[in-house]
Amino acid sequence: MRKAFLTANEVGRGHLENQRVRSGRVTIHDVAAAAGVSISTASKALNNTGRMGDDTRERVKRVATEIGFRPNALAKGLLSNRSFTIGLLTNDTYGRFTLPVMAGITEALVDHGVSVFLCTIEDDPALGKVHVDAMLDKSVDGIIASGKRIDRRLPVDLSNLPVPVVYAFTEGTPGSVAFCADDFQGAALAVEWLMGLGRRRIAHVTGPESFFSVRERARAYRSLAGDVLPVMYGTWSEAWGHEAVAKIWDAPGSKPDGIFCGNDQIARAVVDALRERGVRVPQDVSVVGFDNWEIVAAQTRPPLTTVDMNLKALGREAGLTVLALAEGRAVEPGIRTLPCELVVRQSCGGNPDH
Amino acid sequence: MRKAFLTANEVGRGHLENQRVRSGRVTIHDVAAAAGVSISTASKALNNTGRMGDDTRERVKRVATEIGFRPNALAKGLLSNRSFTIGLLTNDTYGRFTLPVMAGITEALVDHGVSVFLCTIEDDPALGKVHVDAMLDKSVDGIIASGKRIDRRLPVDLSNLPVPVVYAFTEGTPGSVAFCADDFQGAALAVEWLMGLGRRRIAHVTGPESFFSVRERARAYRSLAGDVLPVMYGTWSEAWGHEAVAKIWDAPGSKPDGIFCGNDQIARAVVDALRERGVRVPQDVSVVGFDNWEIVAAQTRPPLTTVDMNLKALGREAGLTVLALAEGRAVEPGIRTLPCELVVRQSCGGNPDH
DNA sequence: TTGAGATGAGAAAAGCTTTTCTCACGGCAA
DNA sequence: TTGCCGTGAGAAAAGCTTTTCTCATCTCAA
Repeated sequence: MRKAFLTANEVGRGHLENQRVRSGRVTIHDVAAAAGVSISTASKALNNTGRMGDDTRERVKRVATEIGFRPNALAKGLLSNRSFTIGLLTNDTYGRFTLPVMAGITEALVDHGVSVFLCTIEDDPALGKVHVDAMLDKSVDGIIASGKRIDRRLPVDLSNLPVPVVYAFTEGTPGSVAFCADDFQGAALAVEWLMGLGRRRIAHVTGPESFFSVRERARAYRSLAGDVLPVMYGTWSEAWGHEAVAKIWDAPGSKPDGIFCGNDQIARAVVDALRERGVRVPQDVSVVGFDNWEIVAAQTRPPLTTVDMNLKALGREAGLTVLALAEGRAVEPGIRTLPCELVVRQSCGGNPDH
Repeated sequence: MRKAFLTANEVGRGHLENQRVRSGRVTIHDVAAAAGVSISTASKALNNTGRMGDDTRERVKRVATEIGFRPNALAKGLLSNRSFTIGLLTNDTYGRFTLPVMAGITEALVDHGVSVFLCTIEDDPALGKVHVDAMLDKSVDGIIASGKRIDRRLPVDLSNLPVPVVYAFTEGTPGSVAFCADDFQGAALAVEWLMGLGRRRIAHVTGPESFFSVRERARAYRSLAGDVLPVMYGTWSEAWGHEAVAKIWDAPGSKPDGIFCGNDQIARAVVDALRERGVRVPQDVSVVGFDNWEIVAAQTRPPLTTVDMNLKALGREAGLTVLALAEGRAVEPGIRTLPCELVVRQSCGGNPDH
């Protein structure tokens, strides 16, 4: 007869009956007993500290491996005030920006045995506080704050926390450490690429001017392409991409031969709109996007050449920095910009193998 | 003169000098001292256990609040074998499925003081083991395994862990608890909606037949729409959506008046392809997608009517279940399917306010 | 042979909380 | 007055690991 219910013991607990019964977990007591030494000797052997005979050390290590001992991080953390845990706080519910950042953080820290709490707060200060408090209770070694844009704060006060805080892709408090992508350099990369392909009449269709990133990218655009065409500010939607193309092509006068878009969604719509008008991409017009959002950039026909902000690298840096702070190492405060890079696909023509 | 470097103390540590110096943290010792009682009395007062005068209890509580005492979760966990921490393991790097699941889990568990480790393993068994070990070291109360499809296992063995495991949107081991969306019901919802709008010649353009979800959806489609048109299996790409439309419309014979697509990407491409051919959506053909991937469904012109798998609710259930198991409560094993729902936008016509 | 120094290993405390056990005291009944 | 019981509160242990201090033993030199 099949049992109808199961408990945690049946669902997951392994069969460690031959070891400790009390908590089902192998502790350093068991190692010490099995190796015939004291607890302190066992500890020292495993941590390569203290003084003892090589044979003793080796024996303890071997025994520990054999019975599958893994030190309890809670006990270790209680003693050392290090939990090997950090928190990633974000208000980016889509994960568009946070997920690459998270991947970078994890990649950098997993080797150090650090795990990451992901806390998504949707612009809700109360929820933010709940999450921060929960993390502090758990003695996180540090917090990385992340968001959707670099000129907005998270709706939660992180300024007087008992743990270090690092900001990634969101605005930090004065005197803090913050990481962001170099919008100016990234935009310059895009415009230079277009110009390198011989494009001279380059338009810039982008998002709302209220975004710092938008202004930086526009500044780079203007400094390279000049003031031939006005920057077209709009929203971050495909609808705006279509609208912008209509505006340009429905107006009299000569048309652009290159369009630098503020993000990939706009770029995708621009490409679609051009195709619908019979304008060929990339033969007649080259289009560059921004973000390298795989799901948009790669699915566009033709696939988008676009600027990648290297968010994963950004996450990696942020992770290593918060770790350094947690370990008491000194870190220079301020905003660090990381360079973007161009991902060449087929929406510009030229050599796609670049 | 501005200082060039800062350490953790300056970055984040608050000013608690007036309280404990040793670890910078307010402990129950401080509460006891400030309230003039012993540690045990303080503990009992705060946890509403033990016996004592009401005045004592109130005083301790008030003092605790005043000096900002928060119990150390590490110490608590060491004692109770509960860390108020769970791990979410996934191989879905895009976060397409994991992020909504994660949101549901967090939403359900934050009230219980539980925080969630997010561990993304990219089909790398070694990395998976590293993450699982790291989580076990930290005494997670349970693990939720999640993925990209319900008929594939994560590349890591979770069958003999000392903590409960629950599967969400990925295949579980026999005898485990798993949650997934009801593909049959969801597909039926879509086809019925099309038929309710008077569509009779309904095509089904979907992903690879190797997916269980694809077969289930196709089964529902056939059971309702009959065998009028063959199911068109392909890939999960926009390219396939375009190709499928070309196949259908370039072939002789009468055309469909409704298309049920296996996911939103295919649906988007189908809508685009139809528009390019001058076929009007929704006037001539109604199109339904699957997934309700906001970024695709809402940006399609017209926005997609699509099936939502309720992944957030699924995450919520998974979270509550793993919590129940962690607390030793009995849970019925097996696969639980959660109903999908239809999100009506404009790609079908009919009443968008439904 | 005895004392010093080196070497290996164990005892104990600390880190923070909860829980069980014990104790002191006041009141009440015999 | 004595004994019992209930009440309120504290002492101590447990949970697991690391670190410091102490101790025992052995070797070698005087």
